[in-house]
Amino acid sequence: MLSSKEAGVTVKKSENFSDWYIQVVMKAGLADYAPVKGFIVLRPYGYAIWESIRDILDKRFKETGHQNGFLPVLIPESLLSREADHFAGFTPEVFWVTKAGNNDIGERLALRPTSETLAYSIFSKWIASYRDLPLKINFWNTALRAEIKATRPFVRTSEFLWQEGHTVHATEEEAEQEVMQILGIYRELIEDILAVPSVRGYKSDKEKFVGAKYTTTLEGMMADGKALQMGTSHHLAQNFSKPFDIKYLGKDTAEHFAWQTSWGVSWRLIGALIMVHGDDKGLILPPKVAPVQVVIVPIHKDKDAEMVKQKAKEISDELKAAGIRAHLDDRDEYTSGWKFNEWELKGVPLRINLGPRDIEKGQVEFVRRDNREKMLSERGKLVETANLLLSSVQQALFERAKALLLSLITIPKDYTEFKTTINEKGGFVPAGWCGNQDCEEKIKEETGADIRVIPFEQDKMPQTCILCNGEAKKLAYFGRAY
RNA sequence: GGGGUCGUUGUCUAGCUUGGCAGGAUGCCAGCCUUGGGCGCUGGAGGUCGCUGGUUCGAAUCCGGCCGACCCCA
Repeated sequence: MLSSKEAGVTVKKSENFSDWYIQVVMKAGLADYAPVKGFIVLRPYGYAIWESIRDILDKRFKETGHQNGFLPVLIPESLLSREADHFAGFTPEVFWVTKAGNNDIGERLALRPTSETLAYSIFSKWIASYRDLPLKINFWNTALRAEIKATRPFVRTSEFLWQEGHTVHATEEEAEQEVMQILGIYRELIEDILAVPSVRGYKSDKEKFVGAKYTTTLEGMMADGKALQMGTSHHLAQNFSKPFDIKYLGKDTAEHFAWQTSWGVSWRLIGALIMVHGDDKGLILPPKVAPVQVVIVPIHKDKDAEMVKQKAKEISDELKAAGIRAHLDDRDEYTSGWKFNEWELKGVPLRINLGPRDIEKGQVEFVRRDNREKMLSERGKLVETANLLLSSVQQALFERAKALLLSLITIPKDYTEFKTTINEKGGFVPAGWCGNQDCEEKIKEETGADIRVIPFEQDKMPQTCILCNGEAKKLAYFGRAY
């Protein structure tokens, strides 16, 4: 009895967040550890969530004129180091290939930490005229960045699934529009699909993508008060087009260096889903990304078994025909009680408990995962009710996450309060900042918090810098982060 | 960057102090039993004790190195 409960999550989210997170990842069947530090194996259920995310984004990218391509995983050192800042930024976490079999390779080959340098060395060959622009390509692949110390499934791993988009434009205006268009697509994904609210804005120069002119970001807030960067979109200006010689001949018959962007989201988003929405029973998936949206659990005694299963199958078929991702759990080896727990652990947003008395009364019992409330529907209104409840769960999850985010934004009176907030409560702490990197670094040293985002909305800017009391140039959201 | 805890069958663990047949629970498999919140009974299979080197007649146990996981502190 006791240890069958160990199939479920044995710690409370509010009491041991870290352990809770690992248990959800493992027990819900999302991922497992790989033999090498910092690497994980994605299991089918976890990969199905990634596929949901990927399919939604891929569609949007294509609708907005992007095409998919594929790049190799090895990048010669000479290419990776061509843009000096970029190389310096990534070099501590680059894995190097130095041998083929037993023979040394002449030039070290990096396992891609990101593909700017490789992609742009090729782009320069493809672009000759303004007629070749814009070039808008996306890559679905993995990136490798060695995580020496803290690792955490999905959130901090040495290899991660992601997409990286790379675009080339004739003008800076066009490139900047691209940066914002992509940020908009990410916002739709993260808020409307994943139901995770975010604060959008710029990274500080210290935190921006190395090599970018500026980085825009969507920052989320996890239930333990730590921030999570959920997506970034960079304006590269001509910082790469110059070293990589991406030039085009304009209508004016003169040569110009092109303007570029790059952007990406990774499987970190799965980590965000878990940390934001999950509860003591396990995962809770927003209906729009859930691989299974409605699970049907038949409940029967021996004599009713075939009849109940038949009715359950009809319900499942009817939901599927209506475009709902339904799953009929007709396994005989588990009791219905077992199944209730398992599907709750896996975060399926809606469950139908179907037993003889429901069939007799011509009703369907729905159970919402988010608040575990039960609701009876007429059998004839099956699809209608399912759709209604799915959208209600989607909405409720976003509202709950938004309330969480707002509850974790604390405006400090002074630096003392800033420090106690960071230490005791966490969350975002909005504060005035003089724009000086020394202040930013000192705050990081003293509190562990850095500038997560300088929001686009700057209307409530304080007068003075929270640390040095000099004139504030920016309103910045500070926080500790994953 | 600094410190700490831990690794025994798929999972959780006892055994380690004081070296001497690796034990339990759960899961798994077979059969029976049935399912409205982690059913029950009977039988069975499952182990290079993280890896590696050393000490010893003998190592899960003692010592060294390595690998991996988790936690805390700047």
